[in-house]
Amino acid sequence: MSKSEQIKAIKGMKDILPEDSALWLDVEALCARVLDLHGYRQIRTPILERTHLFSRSIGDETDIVAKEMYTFEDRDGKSLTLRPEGTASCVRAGIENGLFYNQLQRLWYVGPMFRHENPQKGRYRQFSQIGAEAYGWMSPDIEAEMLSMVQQMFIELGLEKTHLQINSLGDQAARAKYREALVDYLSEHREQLDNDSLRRLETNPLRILDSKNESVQAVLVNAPDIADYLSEQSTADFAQLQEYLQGLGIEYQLNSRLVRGLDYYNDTVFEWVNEDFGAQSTVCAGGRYDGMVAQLGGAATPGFGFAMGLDRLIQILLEQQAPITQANMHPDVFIISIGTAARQQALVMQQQLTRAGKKAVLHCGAGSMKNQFKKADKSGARLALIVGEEEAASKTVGVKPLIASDKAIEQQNIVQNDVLNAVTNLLESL
RNA sequence: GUGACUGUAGCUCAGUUGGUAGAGCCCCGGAUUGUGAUUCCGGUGGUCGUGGGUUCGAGCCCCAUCAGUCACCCCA
Repeated sequence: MSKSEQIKAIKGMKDILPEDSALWLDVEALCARVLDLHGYRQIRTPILERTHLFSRSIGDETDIVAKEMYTFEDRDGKSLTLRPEGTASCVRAGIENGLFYNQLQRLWYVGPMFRHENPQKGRYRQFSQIGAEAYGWMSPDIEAEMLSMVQQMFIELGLEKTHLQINSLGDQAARAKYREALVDYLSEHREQLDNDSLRRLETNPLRILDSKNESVQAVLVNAPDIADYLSEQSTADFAQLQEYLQGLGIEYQLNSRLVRGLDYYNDTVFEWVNEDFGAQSTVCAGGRYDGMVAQLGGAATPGFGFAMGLDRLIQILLEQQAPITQANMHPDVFIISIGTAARQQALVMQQQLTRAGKKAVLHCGAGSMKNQFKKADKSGARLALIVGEEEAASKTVGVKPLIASDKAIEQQNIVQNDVLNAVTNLLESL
């Protein structure tokens, strides 16, 4: 087959190969454990949803909905969309299954999300998020709890240099008033705005606040501050959150320019940002969305949640050589055998060892003794088990340490019935 | 959607003013007929991203296209 016919992965979608997948499993397991420790339970929702779910919750005007969704018609003419984020599905599933009816819910999810963007570092068209959502709490205690939980993940992942930024957007009325004030102010300084900001002045003025353009940033220095527009309740809740965070010893930065790109947020929003990670440095973000459940047809229920970008997270872990990336993937033993009689005995020993929880790799197929030893070495196994024709005849097995530091111990021959004990003892003593 | 840079062996890369493709690693075999990481010797493996064009002749020059990387935008 010529290269032009070769089928390749879709742009922006990548394979996670064995050398990295072990780390993915470890990271997911670590996060799942921390979530479980805080009483969060997993929810699994379909990857496909009705398009309407996202346009209503995320907002028609957002870039995600307006130009980044994978949307297509099903065979029966319904418009379906590959989910671009996880929150809308959680809310839909919660309403549909009565999870919010007089109930408090702590939920989490993990899985692939899809956005048709141009790929770059830390940004792919299919990417993975792990996230949590809490339903039914108006109070800032749930917010502090969740931020503490996220911090625990970062600590256990060994991810230094990841810092929390928080802001409050206020309720709808406050945001509308602030939006008006901001538009008024920026309209007087149009000549200093770049084209992107001028466009957003019409569509989504709050997003101008996090523009990277220097001239725009200069104008923003004297722009109205959202903190001055918050209601008494919002101000008090935000102050309470900060008090909780201080009591928890969680460092944070107030950032009044912090806005989120999805329309559904109100009051508390936050981002965890990694210092040394290029342009896409936000590794975890979220906030409060008290209107969404009602918006999607449920009884009014407050919500608070976060999403963490696993592709980014894992890339950062690898770049910063966090301890979790050094996890030992090597087998305990590698089993070498020559001839079918020996191979049969090797299969039986592998069965015994693996059923006792030892990681045992068996050489399959043809291969000389030399060839099999090379593979044993390359596998990184602690021990080699050798069953040649002589051992097969006498029902014995050679046990040989492979790692340089274990070389003091010579190869020994034992009866095959003792293999589990011998391997267990050797692995402990080496 | 926009811009810059880059596409040569499974991987990392050389390739001279345009003259028919190389190294290291990996893999396989041998030196050592049942004992690995070193050493030595040998071997497999390429439509030079793809499609056009210029030329007697293109990995190299031109155009287009696809992909990768990074940045804008967007966002986790």
